Amino acid sequence: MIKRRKYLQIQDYIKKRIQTGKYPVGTYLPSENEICAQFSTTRTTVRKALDELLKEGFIEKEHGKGSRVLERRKSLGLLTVKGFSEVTDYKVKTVVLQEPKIADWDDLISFPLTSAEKNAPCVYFQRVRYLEDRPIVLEHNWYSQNALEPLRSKDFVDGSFFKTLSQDYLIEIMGSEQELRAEPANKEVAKNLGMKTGDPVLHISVRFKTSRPELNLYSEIYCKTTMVPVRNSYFL
Amino acid sequence: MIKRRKYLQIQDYIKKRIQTGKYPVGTYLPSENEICAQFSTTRTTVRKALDELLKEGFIEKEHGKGSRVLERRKSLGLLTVKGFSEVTDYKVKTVVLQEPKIADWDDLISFPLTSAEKNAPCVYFQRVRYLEDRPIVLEHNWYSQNALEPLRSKDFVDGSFFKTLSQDYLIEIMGSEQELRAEPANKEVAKNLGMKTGDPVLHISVRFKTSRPELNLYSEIYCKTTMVPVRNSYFL
DNA sequence: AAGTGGTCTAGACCACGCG
DNA sequence: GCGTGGTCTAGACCACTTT
Repeated sequence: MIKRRKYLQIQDYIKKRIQTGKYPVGTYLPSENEICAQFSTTRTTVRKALDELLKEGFIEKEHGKGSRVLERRKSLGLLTVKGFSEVTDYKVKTVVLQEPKIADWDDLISFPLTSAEKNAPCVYFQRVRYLEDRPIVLEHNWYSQNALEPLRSKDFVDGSFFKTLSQDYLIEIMGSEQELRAEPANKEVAKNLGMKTGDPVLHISVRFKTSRPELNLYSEIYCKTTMVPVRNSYFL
Repeated sequence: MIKRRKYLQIQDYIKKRIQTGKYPVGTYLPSENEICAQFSTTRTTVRKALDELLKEGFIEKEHGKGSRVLERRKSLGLLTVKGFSEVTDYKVKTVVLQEPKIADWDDLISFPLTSAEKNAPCVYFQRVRYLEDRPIVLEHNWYSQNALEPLRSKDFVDGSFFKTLSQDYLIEIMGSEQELRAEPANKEVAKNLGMKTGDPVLHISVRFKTSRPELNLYSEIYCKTTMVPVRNSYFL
């Protein structure tokens, strides 16, 4: 049996207060000694809790002044792999232009396919994602039909393909390779994203590897970055 | 004046022994109590040193067993331009347009600065990187002069700023946040990269966090992606 | 049982920021 | 001068792994 660690109690308590605005952004937390008194503990334990919050990006520490609550990052989370938790206040909508259906592999895919993939039909679907009712992202997605049946988009858990894989099929995203380009928008992209042909668009090619070796997901993504940038973070 | 912190001495000592193979990969470090004895200190201090090495990916800890030296540092998923980081025959060249010098913080930087950074002067340097004698990348780089002296670019290990930090200063990159945009090239970018004004260019804003909490590196990078894409991979 | 790392106590002194 | 966070000491007990 693992006894509840005191530093985790403190850490969770403070995190909750930050998330609910009881410690507002930009203000200072109570001093370490005050927290010690509140939880009847010593500074070692309090500092352990604060160090974790520091690592997680909730606070910054200022020597001689205190621990200040930081603003949480908003994110599109496009380039992120499992493990990244995005915090966004934006209104998001997804429109499926093409339901998952069996199709041929497309030359549009930037990554070389394995021989097993080439010799099997693929499942293709296409979506446009909106932020505040404006189209931002056009996605083309492919995966090998050998590895997974065509899913129906209305069965997507929370509208997310990855969540569906994880919860309904126990398949996890294990990693990704990406290629990024700034390109002039072609006619199709411009139409779907409400841009002019030739406007700069961010083109992201991705191969996602999953916990099933035979299942890769290929995406060709076009992103309008004039309103919001695409964000991406990695931390040890 | 800052006295040399004992946990940093221990941390650097062990890191050097790992880097030089004196603590071989896969073996266990001396136990915490042994290190305590060796440095005449207490476990709190030793554990602080080991926790840093853990965060930096040099070791893993196994409860009840010991601290084991890891094979290689975990992947960071940093964005790299195809060709610059690969072992290929591409001819790479870096031209320093502006040697590291003390300057003011620039509004160009996309990320909010910490209060400590705002109140200190910064070091700025600018480079253009070439592939096969064609300019591909224009880089603006900043870091707080409080955290690190201005380095001379001719002292860079293999022409790499990060390698220099690791080998000469034992500072490791701990993570990054990035913002990506496809933009029309402005006059300055177009001139430096041999493009036309208005051509799409990939604009990458990065904040690198290092193992020294007071040292962040800020880069604003403009990348011509018509010849080669920018690549990025991440694996668990 | 012995050794390891994980958590915690109860102090101490130092460096920094501010009035 | 005082309160803040940063470092450090000298212990203690616990949970986990191995012998």
